[in-house]
Amino acid sequence: MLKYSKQRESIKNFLVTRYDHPTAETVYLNIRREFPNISLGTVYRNLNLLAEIGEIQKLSPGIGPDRFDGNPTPHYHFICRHCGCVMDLTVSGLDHINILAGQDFDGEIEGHITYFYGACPSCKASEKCSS
Amino acid sequence: MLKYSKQRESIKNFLVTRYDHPTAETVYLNIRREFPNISLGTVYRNLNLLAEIGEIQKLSPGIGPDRFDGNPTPHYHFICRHCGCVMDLTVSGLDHINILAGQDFDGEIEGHITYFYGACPSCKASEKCSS
DNA sequence: ATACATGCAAATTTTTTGCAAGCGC
DNA sequence: GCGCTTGCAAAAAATTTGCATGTAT
Repeated sequence: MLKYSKQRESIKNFLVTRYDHPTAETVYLNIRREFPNISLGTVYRNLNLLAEIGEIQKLSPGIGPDRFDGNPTPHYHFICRHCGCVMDLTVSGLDHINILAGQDFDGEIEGHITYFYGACPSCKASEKCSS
Repeated sequence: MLKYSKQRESIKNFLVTRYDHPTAETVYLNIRREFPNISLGTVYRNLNLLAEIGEIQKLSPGIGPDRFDGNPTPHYHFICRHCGCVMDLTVSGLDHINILAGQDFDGEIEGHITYFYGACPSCKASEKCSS
């Protein structure tokens, strides 16, 4: 059975306050302010555990390390190929994506993660300046 | 400028014959049959290069290492949470996904990768047996 | 001849794990 | 007290990089 841990609670609480999808390292650095002795291993263990029980989302954007999202609700993400930032993306009209996918698939689809790639607003802007 | 290399050609050719989205390690092991002295570093360099120029796709399913897809055409993937296998998934009606995403986003969307997660047919079958 | 590509090995980066001690229930 | 959790350190896994040499153009 799952037992309460203040470290895990703190990690969860930290994540829901952040909208930039921090890496495990960033979580570690921040939680350390409250728990100076917490270890990176514990952070990883709890992040993976929270993702498994569905309280957070683990993102693997392919650029840099994995990231974690305190919002477990299905939604979309944008990954900037230039600076590697990860942002939420509101895409209307895609809620039917699961239903569509299940139609001709013999397995069992539990969920999906969509990453959009490109240049984020600020990288797009600085490109213009340099050209 | 890009120069021809028989190693790179072989890697590309190998990838287009495989539909299981092999890892860099698997590519390495197979290319070694033709080029016994090829190094894993060269395989990684060429896989990344081919992905950058758009001849292949790099996939980061979040379970296990990155995988590579010899088919650069946009399409969907299914990742089995049980065995980690990666399969192509035909989902009709999702071609409008880029247009939708671009509508309220100030950056520049170049493409997207969607991963569906769940139990693959064979893992789904063996679950039934053990219960 | 020049510049890109390779092989090799070492280094980095990212993540996981073993274990003794601590803590929630 | 039992069993999950932690901190610490070491290890493992995955990927990148430096450099001398090789090769395409």
